[in-house]
Amino acid sequence: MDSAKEKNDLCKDDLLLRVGLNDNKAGMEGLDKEKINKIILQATKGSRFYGNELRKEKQVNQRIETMMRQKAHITSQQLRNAQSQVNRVAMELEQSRDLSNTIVHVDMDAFYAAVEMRDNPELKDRPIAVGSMSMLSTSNYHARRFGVRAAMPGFIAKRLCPHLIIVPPNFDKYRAVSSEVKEILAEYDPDFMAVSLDEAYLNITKHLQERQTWPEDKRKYFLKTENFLENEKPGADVNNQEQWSALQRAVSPLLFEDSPPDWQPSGNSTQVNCEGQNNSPLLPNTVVFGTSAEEVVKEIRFRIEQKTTLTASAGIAPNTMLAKICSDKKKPNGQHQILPDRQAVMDFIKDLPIRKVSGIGKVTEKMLGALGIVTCTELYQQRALLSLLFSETSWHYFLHVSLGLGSTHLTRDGERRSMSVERTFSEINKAEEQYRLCQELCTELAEDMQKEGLKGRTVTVKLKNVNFEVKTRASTVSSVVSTAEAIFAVARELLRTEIDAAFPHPLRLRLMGVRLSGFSSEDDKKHHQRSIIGFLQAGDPNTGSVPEKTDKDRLLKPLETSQKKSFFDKKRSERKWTHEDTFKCDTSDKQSLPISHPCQVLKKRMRENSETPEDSDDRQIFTCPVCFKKQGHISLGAFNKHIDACLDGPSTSENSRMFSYSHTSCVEVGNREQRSFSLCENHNHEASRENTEINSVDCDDLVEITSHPSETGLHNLNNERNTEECSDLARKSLNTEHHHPLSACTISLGSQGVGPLSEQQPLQPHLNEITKQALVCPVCNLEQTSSDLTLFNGHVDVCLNKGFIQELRKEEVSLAKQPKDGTKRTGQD
DNA sequence: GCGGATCAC
DNA sequence: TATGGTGATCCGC
Repeated sequence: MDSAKEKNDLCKDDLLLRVGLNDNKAGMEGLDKEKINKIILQATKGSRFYGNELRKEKQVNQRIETMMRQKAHITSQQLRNAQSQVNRVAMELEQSRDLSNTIVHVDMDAFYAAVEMRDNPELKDRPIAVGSMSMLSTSNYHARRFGVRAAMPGFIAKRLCPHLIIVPPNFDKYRAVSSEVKEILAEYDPDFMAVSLDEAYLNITKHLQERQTWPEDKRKYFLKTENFLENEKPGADVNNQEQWSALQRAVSPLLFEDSPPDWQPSGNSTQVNCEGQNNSPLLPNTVVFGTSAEEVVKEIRFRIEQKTTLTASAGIAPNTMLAKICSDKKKPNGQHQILPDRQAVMDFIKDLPIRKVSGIGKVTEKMLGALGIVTCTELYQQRALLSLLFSETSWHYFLHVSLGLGSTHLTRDGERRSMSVERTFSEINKAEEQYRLCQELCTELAEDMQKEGLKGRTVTVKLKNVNFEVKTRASTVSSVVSTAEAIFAVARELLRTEIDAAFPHPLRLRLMGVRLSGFSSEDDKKHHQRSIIGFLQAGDPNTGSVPEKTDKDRLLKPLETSQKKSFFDKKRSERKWTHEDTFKCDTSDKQSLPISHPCQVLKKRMRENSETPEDSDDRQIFTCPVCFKKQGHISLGAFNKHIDACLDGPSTSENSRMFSYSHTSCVEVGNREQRSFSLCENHNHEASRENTEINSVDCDDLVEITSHPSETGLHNLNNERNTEECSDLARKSLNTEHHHPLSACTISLGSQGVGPLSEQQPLQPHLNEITKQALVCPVCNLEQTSSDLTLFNGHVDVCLNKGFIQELRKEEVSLAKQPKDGTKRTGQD
């Protein structure tokens, strides 16, 4: 499917363009924007849904008012202080900019609709949508001319486009096609990250390297024409541009009559050669792709189309955020690249509407809009203001966006954190039926949970009344549950409370849902970790967890902790890390670290422990997170000692040397920092006028930045702000101190110490491969009679809580040691 | 930990 | 007639 954002925005350029094109062409089909909005409004006005939309809108407006009031209180001094603080962060971000990865975002065009059209030629030239009268998942481009989009109810779509054909979804089929596509993607990046059935990110950096040495043969593909050309018949020879174009049209006939694919191996290209003008004359019907990123992506899209008869769009960029936006740019059936060059990135970002960025939705757009921010340039210009009006997480995120920064690595799907079932229905207001429904949902949920071998402690009931108002009620129980009965026992009481509270009125429901979270599966590890560490530290075991990543979060990582002036961070900034790194070692945050990171290594081992027997040696090559030197084949304990020593010792000059080795250009930047560092300073000397313009303010701003961290701004602020804001700010600032990256890492390291243990003695129920083995509790060392892993796991849990830790090997204990800078963690983390 | 909100697909 | 389901995160309590 195309960008979900299109769902909500009827007025996308894309649509306008299409309507325009259409009008120029024939002037008979499609609707203009005004007409579309009118019809939609008419269809929705007066409905309960609409009423709720109005209510929500009011709420957002209130939020905006509050924000504007806050803004009115900000003094210019505060703003200046904020400016220098933010600039400092921006500077660090700029230093850590990493352009060395090539990230690709692949997005199948109108996926579900395209599959349906492919499999049913009758639909080919008609406007169709996949979904139901209540809700559409996607529509083809034909239908989009009429304003028919994903997330629109079918009955409204029908009003927009009376001839619309609504096809019920066939997810099994989409899954099958999706896995065909994924097979191709995996060849370019075995660790590619699927976002959904029709969307994926690839990091093709490595592939590109290897590809440089590939002979042409390895980049050559045969055109499969028979599938597509039964009607057209251009013959076997596609050796000239004209025929190639014809072929292309034939190959991509389904979707986009009005927008020819930009993908055409052009005769001029030295990379792609379909005319046989290269040294080695090509056979007819073959095509050779070049070695550049662009060529790789053309090849990917070519192969997808050959294999599935479906087209994909793609974006190529140095990070995921940009790649995603790129893939939208030439949609459908096109691709766009942002070259790995700072100036290229900034040029791309310059006029980009913030709404295009993944993570900035309708509400954020509106709030920022109220501040006069529509484009990324404006987002950057208002960075100081934003830092005063938004949370640290948010303004950091905004800053990333406005600098064109994003994740340069792909994170594996983390462990699942919740599972839920919900259903919409026509009004149910009888308590009895509501309980029965609740029970059914619990049963379904239990089945799903058991399929994945999960158990959870928190049960959440979700209720939506006929006015579309949503309520959630949660309860956390002391021990994990997974059976229908156990879940229902909790959910029933939550529901009962709501029914009772409404009495004597009935609950008039249109939706009910049940969710289970607080898992014991992957979370088990955490739980165990925390248990162990809790004992060792006699601290709050809950502080071991680290906030999870969102889209926003993922972009934030490099700097997220940089404001926290801990010992570790000083080390860190000395080193000037240049890639996405973080000490979030949350077990569910795999791959958020460079592979050489100890946490990652250990996690990897834990994941693979049942598949790689040769890996069972406790010894491993680790890279110290402080000095960043590789520690060859040592035990975890020894490794930890090394880290301790490193943390205690003075910073070594090696740190900077390593840095300069990996990123010379950043050293330059670092030197500049000594006097003043300007973001507008171009790496190539020919600054474009636009760029100078954008950043002209900043040049001045940044001059005042010194190497001294400026919390002074914060203090000043606190003096001047009203009490509410004061305490808020103070708390934020305190929290940053508490959230000590090293402590987080230490915890996870400690927890990972369980890793090797579990190689022999599984802690995790999902390690099914070893179900048949006798289970020996790693805590009490006693063999357990039951082979049920869940029961076994429960036993381990109990054991841990009994405090049977003396059996833990020294290594694990030492790994779980407290950080040495005396940072304390609080329950507030 | 809870509940509401936001976001993505 | 009629406006989804699932999962995740953030923020303020």
